Amino acid sequence: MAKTFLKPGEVSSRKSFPEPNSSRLLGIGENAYDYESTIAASLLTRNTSLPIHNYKEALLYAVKEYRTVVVVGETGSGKTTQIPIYLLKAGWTNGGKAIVCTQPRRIATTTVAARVAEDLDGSKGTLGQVVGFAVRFDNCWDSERTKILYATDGALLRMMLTDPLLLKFQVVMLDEVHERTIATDILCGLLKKIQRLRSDLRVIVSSATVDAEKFRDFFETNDSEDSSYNTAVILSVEGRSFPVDIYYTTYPVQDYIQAAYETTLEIHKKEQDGDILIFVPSSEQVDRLVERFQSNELQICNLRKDRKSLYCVPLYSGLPYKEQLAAFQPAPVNERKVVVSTNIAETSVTIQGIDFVIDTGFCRIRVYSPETGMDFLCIQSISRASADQRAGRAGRNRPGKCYRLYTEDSYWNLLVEHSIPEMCRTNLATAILQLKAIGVENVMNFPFVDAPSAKSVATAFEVLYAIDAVTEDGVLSEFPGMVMADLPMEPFFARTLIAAKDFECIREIITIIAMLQVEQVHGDSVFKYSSSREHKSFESARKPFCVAEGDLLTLINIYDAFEASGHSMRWCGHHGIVPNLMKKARLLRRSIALSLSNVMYGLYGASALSHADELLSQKNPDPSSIIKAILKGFFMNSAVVQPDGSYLTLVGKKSVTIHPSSVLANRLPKYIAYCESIHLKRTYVRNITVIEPQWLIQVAPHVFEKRKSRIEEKWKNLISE
DNA sequence: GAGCACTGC
Repeated sequence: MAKTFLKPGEVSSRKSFPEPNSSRLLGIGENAYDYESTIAASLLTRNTSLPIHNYKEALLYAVKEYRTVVVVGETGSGKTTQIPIYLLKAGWTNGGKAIVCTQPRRIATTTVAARVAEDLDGSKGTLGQVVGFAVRFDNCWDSERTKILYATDGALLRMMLTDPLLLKFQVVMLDEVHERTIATDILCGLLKKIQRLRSDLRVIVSSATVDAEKFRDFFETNDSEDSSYNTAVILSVEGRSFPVDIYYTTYPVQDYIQAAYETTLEIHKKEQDGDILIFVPSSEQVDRLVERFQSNELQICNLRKDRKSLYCVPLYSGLPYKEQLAAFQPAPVNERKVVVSTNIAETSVTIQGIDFVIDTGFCRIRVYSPETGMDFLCIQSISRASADQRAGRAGRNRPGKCYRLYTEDSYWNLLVEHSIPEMCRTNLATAILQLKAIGVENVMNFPFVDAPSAKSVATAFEVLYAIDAVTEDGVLSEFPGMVMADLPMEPFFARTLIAAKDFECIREIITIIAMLQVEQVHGDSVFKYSSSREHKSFESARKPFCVAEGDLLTLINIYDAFEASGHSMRWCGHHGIVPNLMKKARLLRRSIALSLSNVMYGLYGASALSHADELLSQKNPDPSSIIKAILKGFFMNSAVVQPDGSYLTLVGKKSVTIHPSSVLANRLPKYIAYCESIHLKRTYVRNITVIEPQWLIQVAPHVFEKRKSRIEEKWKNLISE
């Protein structure tokens, strides 16, 4: 197959394509801005200025003639909003079918849907009718009326549990495929399989230029030499970003924090107006650099004759929401804003007004080790694709500059072309459970875009077997396996939730899952104090709720106290608790209860609602019942204390340490179980509960009974040491 | 006394 690189507007076609218009017009960015609405221009102006308009005929032709169309182009082309509209107007939804367009993130899914609804009907009020969205626990669409559905990739995957051939849809568009999220990757494989059975289905994948051919070849089914039988084609659309000048260092830098600081001062001294965005790998380094700027503010404004000042704001996901907002506020007149950010600003959010990017060339990523079953967080060099994405952040409004704190030689020879896809660096238990539930019998034969290692697939099966999701032969069990796949949460929590029925503590387990979801972001808790930066305030705010059993029951206490206060804002304020997060937990509890009513009790509509309320009514179970239900999902994460205050996991014999934010950090109970572990300098465990060793044998005899005597012997030795 | 990148169901 020819591997020529196409210019914008070119299609590798068997027939001639309509010529695109040559004009290149400018307008508002395509990516929905997350923190406030920035729809400024009139819709008419915006739409006619989108580059994608020049390719409308070419696109419709390609979709008609080919089963798969790979649309390549930078952000800002308008493809996300316009392609579904073109297809709708061209009649692709006739016959009661719809178009679905996936996004990797919830916020983009809902905001894009709102914009397209407004585009079509002139009013956002129609969202949920012709145009709708589907994200977990929030469905805003109508299976009869909705013609364009925006969904998160994970939500579409979940729909395949009930509609494995996606018969509702005539066209499936996977957007941002180059991000290689695990859900998008799995959808690619599943769609390739569906295409064998449904010749009418059209697939559009939208990707960054660099890997378009990979996806075209992945979907191409023509084995013959005759390209007129090709089933997949690339359509290339230009973006609307501005040129960005790239600068490299002459020599490798020793200290990139120092280099970033100095480069910022140079820019401030010599360059015209425009804000600066600095990418560093970790939140810790963000804080360090911000502090450095803040303590030198006076000297910095003396750098310029006009004494223009410079102020610096941090940005990372763990930062309290209100503090994040400062990064998005436009800079005051005669001040220059410097945003120091982690990877969050690379794709997840867009900051307007950035003209200069400083790229350290590093990021922190999570890597799963199937050998140890542990997650590692390590700092790595970014990929060239990432570096280009970061640079592009400077060219959204006008031409910009990007300063790379590494040499050009490093860029070409040290950085890899693409980052490792999520599929190949995460625990696959959830993904494989889903594939099994959708009906993929032989996971090793699945058409992966990039296949994960056999070892990580094997480990995932072991994990699924341990929590009863699959049999010894790797076959999905009707119960609890299928039920776990149906529940919209990680399989370990699903297992716990199912067990909660037998232990009569559904209400409590739902509360724990909801609270953990809200607390998921590190450093972020329901308390307004950061557990790391304001540790003292954090601890004293949490103290009234703490119990000796550990973090999980402490979370129940916090939630129950919030309920008892009548969801009072004043109560939250008095206890240093963020009301919005508690509100979120409250909504999540109801959503989880509703899912459980649907999935486990087969209830829908009004009866599901009243059943959900019933599940959430007070039962006051024994604390040990709650912990046993937790153990049913997390017994693999049990550990015994060591003389030095660390712990040894009972399965796998790994050394772990209680994370300083845990209520058990200084108490060192003999036996614990934890919900989460992460390896930094040491392996930290979080969300911990105290357990009795005999409970392990009770909840997981298949793992602990056989080894009971041996393990007990070992424990005796460990404790007597 | 030491600390988690970013998503999603």
